Amino acid sequence: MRLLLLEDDDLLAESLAESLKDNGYLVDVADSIKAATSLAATECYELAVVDIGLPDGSGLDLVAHWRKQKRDMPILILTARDTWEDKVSGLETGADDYLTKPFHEAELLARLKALLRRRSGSVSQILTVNGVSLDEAGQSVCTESLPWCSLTATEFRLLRYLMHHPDRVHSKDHLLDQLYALEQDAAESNLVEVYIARLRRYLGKALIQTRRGQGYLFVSH
Amino acid sequence: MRLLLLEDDDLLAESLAESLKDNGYLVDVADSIKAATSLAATECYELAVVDIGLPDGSGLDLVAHWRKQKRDMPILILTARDTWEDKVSGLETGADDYLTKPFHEAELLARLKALLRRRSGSVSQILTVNGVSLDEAGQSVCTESLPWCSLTATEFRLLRYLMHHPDRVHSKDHLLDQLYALEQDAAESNLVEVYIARLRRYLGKALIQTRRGQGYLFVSH
DNA sequence: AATTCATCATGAAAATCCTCTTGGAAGTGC
DNA sequence: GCACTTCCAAGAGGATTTTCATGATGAATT
Repeated sequence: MRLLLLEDDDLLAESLAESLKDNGYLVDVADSIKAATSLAATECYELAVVDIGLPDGSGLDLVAHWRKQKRDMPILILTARDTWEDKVSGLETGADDYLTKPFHEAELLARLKALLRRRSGSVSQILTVNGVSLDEAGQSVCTESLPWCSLTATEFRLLRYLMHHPDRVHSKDHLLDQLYALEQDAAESNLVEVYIARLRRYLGKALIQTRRGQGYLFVSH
Repeated sequence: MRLLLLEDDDLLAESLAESLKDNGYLVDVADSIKAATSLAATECYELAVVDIGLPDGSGLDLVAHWRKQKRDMPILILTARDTWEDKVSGLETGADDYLTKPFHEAELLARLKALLRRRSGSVSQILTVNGVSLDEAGQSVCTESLPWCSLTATEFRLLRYLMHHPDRVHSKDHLLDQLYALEQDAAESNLVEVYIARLRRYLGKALIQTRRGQGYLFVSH
């Protein structure tokens, strides 16, 4: 689960990032609006935690900006100010939740979890690429030849990542990182090969190509 | 059926919450706009009862705010003021119904029921999915092989939620949230497993699938 | 073209972890 | 107090994940 943390207080950022990682998130930290914008331009985050008071502007502006761009990931705002007006303006800008400093990490974690949960309650999203339809809510796939097939958790994570980033070669290391956010080594393992093989068993061999020495890619046409 | 009650008069809140719970609602109580905002940010309510006069603002602002966020649960407004202007402004803000204090609990209950019925669009109180019919009024189910079977309250809540959101994987955490109001923290418990097992005993094993590590889903076909 | 070597594919066994089941304790309402 | 519901805990069972061994494939070099 990719998460963008925008927080300019180094100490706080460090500590938060640490505990978020411990809880299975893949965390990228930005310390300015500029940095956050540039990160968000290239990566696709499923969740954002944004501090309001930043050196180069207000986090609220960034939120508004993202929403204008139709980025719809859940956003949680952090702020020292605890006034009702701030809350309203934060939520009206498009943030989904609000937490005032100081707070307990446990509460942040609980709220992030809740946000993701709520998200999953919305209209079921079905991603279709090259004849393969991935049902996020039902954790299943179907193709023309395969009317319905449920996947295990790991199979689903891998396929989901590949289909969200089609036509790009992903190295085995990179895919391992996607599958196991918090684990460390995992270098000497052929897990990616094993799971690619399983996916191909469901989907056929054409959709996921091997680039020898480079990695794998999901072809979109 | 999750319901958020926003009422700052402790006594009234207590008593209302009690009778709402007796009528099958899962009630969370908030005593300020701030508290309500914070609850609503993390939980998904299917119904809200909002008092207008609150310590930190008007309930109407909160209603307007929710509607701006595209939250579409039915909202019933409570108020001591019985002027025509208030009614108009309440309904225009996005509330669905209006009740002036003092009122009889029975009337509140009746109006809530009406709101839910209107929402669901269906006059019938029987939900049928994949051969299973759930009788909301009688708290019972029937299938082809099982002409009639009454469920306990918890069994019913769980099955109702699953049948209202079929073909989606619901994590155990999420289901626990649906079964119990916020106060208790039954995180480490196997209650969901236990109740799923009971439902399967009634309905057979095919209807409720397990996604190991992910959750459960009710299949609609 | 043949050889070599690194990389990849695959089936099956092993290990791990989640889920199911069960019986009884604790709580509730009549 | 009795019947019923809800909750809890522990062991059995089973699905998923991981590892391992072996064979296949492809690129590079001779």
